[in-house]
Amino acid sequence: MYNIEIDNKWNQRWINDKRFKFDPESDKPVFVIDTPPPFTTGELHMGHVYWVTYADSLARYMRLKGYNVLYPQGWDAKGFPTEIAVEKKYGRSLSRDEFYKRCEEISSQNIKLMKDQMRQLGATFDESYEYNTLSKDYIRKVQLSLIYMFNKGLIYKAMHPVDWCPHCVSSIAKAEEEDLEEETDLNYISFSLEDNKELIIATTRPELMHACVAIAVNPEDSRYKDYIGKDVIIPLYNRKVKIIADEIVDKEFGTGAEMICTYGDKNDLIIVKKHNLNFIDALTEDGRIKNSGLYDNLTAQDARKKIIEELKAKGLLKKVEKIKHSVRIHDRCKTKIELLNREQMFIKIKEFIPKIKEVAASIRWIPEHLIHRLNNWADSLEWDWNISRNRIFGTPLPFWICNNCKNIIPAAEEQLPVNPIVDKPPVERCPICNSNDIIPETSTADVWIDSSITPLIISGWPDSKLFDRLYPASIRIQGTDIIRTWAFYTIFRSSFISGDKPFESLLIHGMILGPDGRQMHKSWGNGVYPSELLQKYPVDAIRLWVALSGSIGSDKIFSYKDMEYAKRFLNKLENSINFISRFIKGFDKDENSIKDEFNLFDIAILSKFNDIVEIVERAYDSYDINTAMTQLVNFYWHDFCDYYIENIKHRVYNDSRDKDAAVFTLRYIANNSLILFAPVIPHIVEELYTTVFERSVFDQSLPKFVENREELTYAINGIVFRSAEIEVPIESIGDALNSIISAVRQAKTKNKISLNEPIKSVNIKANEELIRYIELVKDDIAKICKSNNVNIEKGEGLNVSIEL
RNA sequence: GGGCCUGUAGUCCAACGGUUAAGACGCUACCUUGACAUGGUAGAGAUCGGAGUUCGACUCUCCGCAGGCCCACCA
Repeated sequence: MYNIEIDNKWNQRWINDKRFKFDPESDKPVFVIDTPPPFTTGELHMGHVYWVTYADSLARYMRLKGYNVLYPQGWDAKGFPTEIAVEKKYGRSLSRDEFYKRCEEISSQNIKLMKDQMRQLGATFDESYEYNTLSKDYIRKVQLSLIYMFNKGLIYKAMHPVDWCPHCVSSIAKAEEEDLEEETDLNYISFSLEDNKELIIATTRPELMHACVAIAVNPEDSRYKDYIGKDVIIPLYNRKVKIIADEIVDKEFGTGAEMICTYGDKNDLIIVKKHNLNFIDALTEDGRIKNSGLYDNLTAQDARKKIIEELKAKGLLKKVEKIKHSVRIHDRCKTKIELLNREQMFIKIKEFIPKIKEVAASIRWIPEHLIHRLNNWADSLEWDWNISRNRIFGTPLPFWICNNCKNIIPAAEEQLPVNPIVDKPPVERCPICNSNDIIPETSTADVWIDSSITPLIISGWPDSKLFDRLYPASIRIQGTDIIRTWAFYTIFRSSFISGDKPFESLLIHGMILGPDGRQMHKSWGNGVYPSELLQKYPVDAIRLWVALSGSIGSDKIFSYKDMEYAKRFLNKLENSINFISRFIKGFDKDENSIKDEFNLFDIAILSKFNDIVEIVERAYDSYDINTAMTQLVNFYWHDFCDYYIENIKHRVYNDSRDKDAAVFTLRYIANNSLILFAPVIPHIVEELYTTVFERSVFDQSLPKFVENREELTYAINGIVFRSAEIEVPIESIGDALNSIISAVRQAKTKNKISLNEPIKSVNIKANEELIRYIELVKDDIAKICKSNNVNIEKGEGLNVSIEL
């Protein structure tokens, strides 16, 4: 009985099995798989299960097909999850070195946990090609890639408004943001005009009033037409600002007059730039008020409370309205994002958008339509890629800055990996201005800088001789959620550096949703975890569930019902193979010696199987394990088990004249079905295969199908079985035979008797075309239906009745 | 507001423009037949609506309706 020991047994053996390793010496065609390096959180989630199943199944299939498969696995050990874990455990007061060490510790522990879970899923990645974004070698390559881009003029440092996370005290990229709907107060505040009139302004951010540099109204707004160009006085601060006109202002919102601060939001930014207004730095890096003179050092939250109290006391708060709006939050720590004007490192990406789209178009997207998401995202970018992060546990940007002329000085290649904070610059004086005031660039790189070169890394860039053979990767597998990040940045960086697309195909899977149809979320309690599933289900049930979970690219609601179905199929497979093995043990006749014994039942099922082999292999070849498994499972369960096996039982139990042909057919279909099942459900298949055939299924080659259907023939491994008497397609004969048997079963069911119950007679009326074939298997029909009396006569179409 | 995707039985999920629209879960009835009751047999049950292209539309086009995702906006 298939159980967890069997899973473990094979998983153990496979870890060191040479067959599953990439062979750099081999001249077989190569197949390279670029899988996501997961953040080292320590636990797999369902998304990992999804792509691990795809990656491993395709790796196993391509090996069976004769490819030399490179299936590495990487780990994104850096990045926020690790830092947050360390912060949680040790607080925020560790020294830089200490902090880095703790991060390393946690991530390496977590890698082990995750790797074990992946191995439990049967993943046959090759550990000698493992990579880790934390390793010296990886950092060296990332830094090399940055220096390459710098030398090509893509990297610059500039003062620029950047999205900023006050919790992480770091700038972040637009791609790291999420929306959050929240309720907030819209405060109506009285500003005074020169002639003692008042102007009411609605704002959700009163704490930024000190950074107010103008009041904007819509030029079409009749209420304020006369005010444009006039001064208005900011309450509490008693500072004058101008009223300006801009069509970006929505007349309907609040009072139609908008306070322009530097920078409360992007509208402010646009207006400030357009109208060339002053800049007032309103917030510190950790989100506290600065330059206000009244509320400095308070958090924005506290300052807001105080300022509202103050305004209320002075009677300047006219109204408070609850509104719902959405704010941008940092996807990792969920902190609200501020817009700050800071000096940051950037990579030029805007000007490469057309090129990125061109490279993307040269890649085969599966499913195709998801390329729109990338294009859509690319078109929406407003700024270059801000790559600096003020974090510790990241790849150091390999640059120094001349404090005199602001020239960027890259590290020398020999000194990589480098940390400018502790290492010396490659030159003592600035090559431009000759100053010796050279300071390190202290920020680290955005994590997507690390992971956007994985296709280069796995193919051995820049040192390996194999690079040209291994790059581009054959396939990249990833989820829809990281199209705008991983896919986008990889296409940009890897193609810029290599001059070629990073991968031939890009396979994108959807998200696995909770049983309630919503995204799985810890706080919603609708999460399903692989560790739980692995206790309840055989690994292969989980893998088969993934394969049967609909076409790639669309989201899938997790369902225990579907999981149960997958599990039951494994049971069916095991039982049927056990049954078959009773007859094929020791059976060694080849197709030649029995070719005249095949009857219509055999030829019909072999013909159908030929179709299935073709469908399944074509599906696998286009990386569609969903179609492959859907077709194969249905064929195996219903056509093969429910009909064929039942139909030939009488032949194999009794030593009939044509028993050998039936046994041969059982063996042929069982053997080749197992081979086709092996990539997706390897554990149970290998267990059954080694038991029955006494060799590994992974040493077999794929079954071949007959492509030429012009003649009415059936062929097995090149030997043609020709039945001169068959003049209509064998499929329609097979269907007719099954209809007869189905009709008899139906009649027995209606009469509430067992299918095993003998009956007096079966009466078949069939048209001329069919009747001669039915005659050929009259004895079979009699035995299958348990009747000594099968009467066949001419009639219209096909009509079956029985007598009890 | 822009873009993309999806609408098939109570539910999930298939179907090169061409038989009687496949399979699963659930439901009903029957069958403890010498692989399997985690099984078998049978039954009821579906193409979102409207136009159009076509000899023929689940499939292609347009419109509408309903969901989902991405993006923009949100003072």
